[in-house]
Amino acid sequence: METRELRYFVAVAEELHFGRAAERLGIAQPPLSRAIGQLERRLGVRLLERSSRSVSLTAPGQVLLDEARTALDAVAAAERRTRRAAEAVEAAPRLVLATKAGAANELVAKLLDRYAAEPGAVVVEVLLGAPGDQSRAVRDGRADLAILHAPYDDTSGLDVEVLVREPQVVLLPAGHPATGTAGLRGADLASLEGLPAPRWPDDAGRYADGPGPAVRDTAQLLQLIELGRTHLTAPASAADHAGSAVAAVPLLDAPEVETVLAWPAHSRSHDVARFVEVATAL
Amino acid sequence: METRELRYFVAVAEELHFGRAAERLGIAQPPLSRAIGQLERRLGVRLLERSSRSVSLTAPGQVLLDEARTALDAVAAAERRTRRAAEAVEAAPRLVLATKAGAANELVAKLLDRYAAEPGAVVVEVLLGAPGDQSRAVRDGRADLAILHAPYDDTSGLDVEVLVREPQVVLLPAGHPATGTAGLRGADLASLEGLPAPRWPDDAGRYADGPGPAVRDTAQLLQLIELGRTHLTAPASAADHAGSAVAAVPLLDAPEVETVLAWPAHSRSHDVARFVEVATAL
DNA sequence: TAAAAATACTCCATAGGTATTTTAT
DNA sequence: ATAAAATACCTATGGAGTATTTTTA
Repeated sequence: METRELRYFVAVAEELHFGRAAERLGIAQPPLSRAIGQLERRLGVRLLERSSRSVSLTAPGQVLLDEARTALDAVAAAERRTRRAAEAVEAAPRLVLATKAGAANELVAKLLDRYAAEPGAVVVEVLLGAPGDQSRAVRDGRADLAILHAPYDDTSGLDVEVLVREPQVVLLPAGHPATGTAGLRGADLASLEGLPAPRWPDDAGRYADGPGPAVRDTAQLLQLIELGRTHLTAPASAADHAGSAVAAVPLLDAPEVETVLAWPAHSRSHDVARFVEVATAL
Repeated sequence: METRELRYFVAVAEELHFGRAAERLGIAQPPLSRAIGQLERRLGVRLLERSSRSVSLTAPGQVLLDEARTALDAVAAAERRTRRAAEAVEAAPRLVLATKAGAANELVAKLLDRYAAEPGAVVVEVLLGAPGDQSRAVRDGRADLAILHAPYDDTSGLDVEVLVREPQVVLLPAGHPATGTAGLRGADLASLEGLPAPRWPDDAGRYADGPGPAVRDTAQLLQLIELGRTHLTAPASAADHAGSAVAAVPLLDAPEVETVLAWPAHSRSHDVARFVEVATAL
């Protein structure tokens, strides 16, 4: 299988529409239909069930969608890391750390400071991405390291080092009735009066339908909490950055959140190893 | 980058010779030269240093070799797992467990028995491969699970469950002078009189030069030990299967060997999960 | 009947082959 | 002097485009 075929298949499997997928790929619809048909014929497997009104994935198609995404990430990583290695020959080598705004800020700042103080430390570039994109960034080679939060982010296939473990709290507008209680349970969240959960964009930047407000970053979200429009489940330390208009209530039955440093499993970079070493000593 | 380009590059990087690489790929030399040149031009990176007498990898070329191998494994896995998923729709689903002959035999036998006794257990096919190939088999989709030995096998990027942990011993012909000692150290091994370490084949099935005997499997190796031709470092339990003509001496400064069950990090297979569950309960 | 996938056909980009030249040891 | 990679040139496979037909909700 060629990566072109995988890219085409992923586009169709995600759009579930040959026309839209072709547009996204920048080609016409007929060659896309042919390419998918050819892929199915060569594999000897029906990947998509199509009628003139709808396209849907078969079970093997779902498997290929998962596998193709990781394979394409691996190919993208190969290309990026090769380019980076070439730059490193001329320019000074550097590290890219993927994290999200507002997450474990002090911790990351301290980590960067400590690392910078090490002899032989290289420049660390911070890649601020949308929540959930950090894991992907490490997998497809955009970043060398990432700050992730288990169990929310997918750490499978990556090497990780746990930095901190903390209980979760629910952030609510100060004065909300639930503020008085000793703690909430997961089941209570759906019924918080007038505070539907926020909606985050998916990979394509689109929002699913629902009652909660659409948010794009943490600052926006905190403001919406202050305004009494939504609530947020977050690590306890997140409450430190919120103003006095936001109250934190312990979430009793939620697992603890682990803030972890993650990097590609097969990394042979000395700079990554040094950075992890510093993080471990924190 | 297309997988064809990656396959071509890996062939040249491994052979370090355009002619031989082309032969291995089943194409002529000139198109291969052009393909690599084109890849270098598109990446804007010099991957190989060539003269008319030798070809060698640049630093970025070494990076791409590593990355391309994992990417190609991921693509191969995508293809195999899709085909398997299609078969599973018609035929009964099955699991493939990769292990090596003679390694943790009783343990694996017990595990297979216990699993088979579970309600809903599927057929488990055992894939016996050359030592070191088990890890690869899980990565490229030939196997769903593998029995690996840390720190010898590469478990990075896989999910693992430790089955047993045991100290290492050195297997020697009974009656060898070192048999009398309380234990050996790693440094002693090189100087075991008349017992050079065995040589295993590499990925391509070729043997490196050296004094020790060339071996292909464990049975062969045990016989060579009995004959007083070589020695072997192995987990303590390996001594159980050797005859009385083989003696075991503790290896004092070696780390313990972990026999682990490994599977692809992102596995969503219910059957794999069930098998791991049984293994955990052992 | 209408939206969408499949087919028919045409074209051209490029992978691959053979013959030859260049290069470095 | 020679082994080996690069270049020149040719062929043909197959990927992509436009126009059209088929399908089914």
